[in-house]
Amino acid sequence: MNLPATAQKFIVHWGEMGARWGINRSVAQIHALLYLSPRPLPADEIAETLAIARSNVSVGLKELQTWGLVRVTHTLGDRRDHFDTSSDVWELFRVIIRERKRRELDPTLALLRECVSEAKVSESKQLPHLDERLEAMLEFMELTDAWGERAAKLAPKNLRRLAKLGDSIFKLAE
Amino acid sequence: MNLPATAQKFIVHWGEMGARWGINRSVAQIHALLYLSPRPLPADEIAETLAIARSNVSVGLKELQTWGLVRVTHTLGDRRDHFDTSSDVWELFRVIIRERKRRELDPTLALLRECVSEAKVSESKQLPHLDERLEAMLEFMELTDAWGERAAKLAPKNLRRLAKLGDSIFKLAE
DNA sequence: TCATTATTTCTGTAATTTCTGAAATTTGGG
DNA sequence: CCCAAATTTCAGAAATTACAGAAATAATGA
Repeated sequence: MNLPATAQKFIVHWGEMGARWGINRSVAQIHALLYLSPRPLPADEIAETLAIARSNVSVGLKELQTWGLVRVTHTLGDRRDHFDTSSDVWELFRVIIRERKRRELDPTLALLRECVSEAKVSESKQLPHLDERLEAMLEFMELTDAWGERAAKLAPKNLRRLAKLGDSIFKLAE
Repeated sequence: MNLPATAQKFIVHWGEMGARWGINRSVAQIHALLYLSPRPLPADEIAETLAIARSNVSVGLKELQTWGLVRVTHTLGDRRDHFDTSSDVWELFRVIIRERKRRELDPTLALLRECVSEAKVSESKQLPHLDERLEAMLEFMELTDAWGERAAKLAPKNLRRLAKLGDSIFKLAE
């Protein structure tokens, strides 16, 4: 595909942002392209459009599928797999939250719970407040986890509605 | 310093998590150590405790200072710089939000605004919905930005209170 | 079944990032 | 102002990650 300059700019930036958040640049670019595309794209078209090796696209698409961000579709008269992603940013947000929670937050919670129970019994001279600090961190992660859980359950439309309530929500805290 | 096993576990995990979020492993470990420490630590003690080169600690601490996460302090009779970080997780959260907003969200918003105004005028045959998609993304980022802004302004105590309101807030959206 | 096309896996290379130890610079006390 | 301690800078080594192209595998339909 021949990309308009605007789309190129967006895709390149998306790749850079992905890299800053621990997502491989090409993977982020593939996702950005699919997000802009009005139709599912076959892997070779992605490779050609982004000027990366076909094999890389294959790996990137697998990765995006493990995140639940990309689906395979087929069309009559074409043997090739076609790939697409949701065009709803709130849905994408939901999926990413769910997955990062599963991959990172849950293991961190498990570890923190272990650490907290260990720290309670064994006092350390070097780190006298170890248990307090770990407990504070655990509380933070548990609250984050609960928010993630709830956000992941909400329908995209409601998530958007909630986001728009911003001001009134923050007033609750003052 | 001689680290208790529990503290080691936490620091190692923190390093791995940092790496997944685009933070250098040693940098994240330094921060984790300072978080657990009851007192500011001099750089050489950090290097020794984490078994990394002194020069590396220097660079890592500089990086943490640019994030606003670490301060330098001094004590009488010791020429060395001592470093510490907030022991309040909500304060840390606030600082990180503020900084990621500044570094990543703000530039992304600027770019998206550019893209949206370009896309409005120049129609693309390949990507007929380009403008819609970019506008949806812009709206998402603007809302995220507004939440970040508000969260960064809130006092740590209020941030915690708000986090604990979780359930009742999400009910608003249904 | 066979030929063709599509996809994935694998291997080596390139690029990037991280890290160390030495050298240079800065700081503060005497 | 000089010395010693502390810190930073820097260049290269080590490790990791990303990537391309070839080879292998799988799928399709004639």
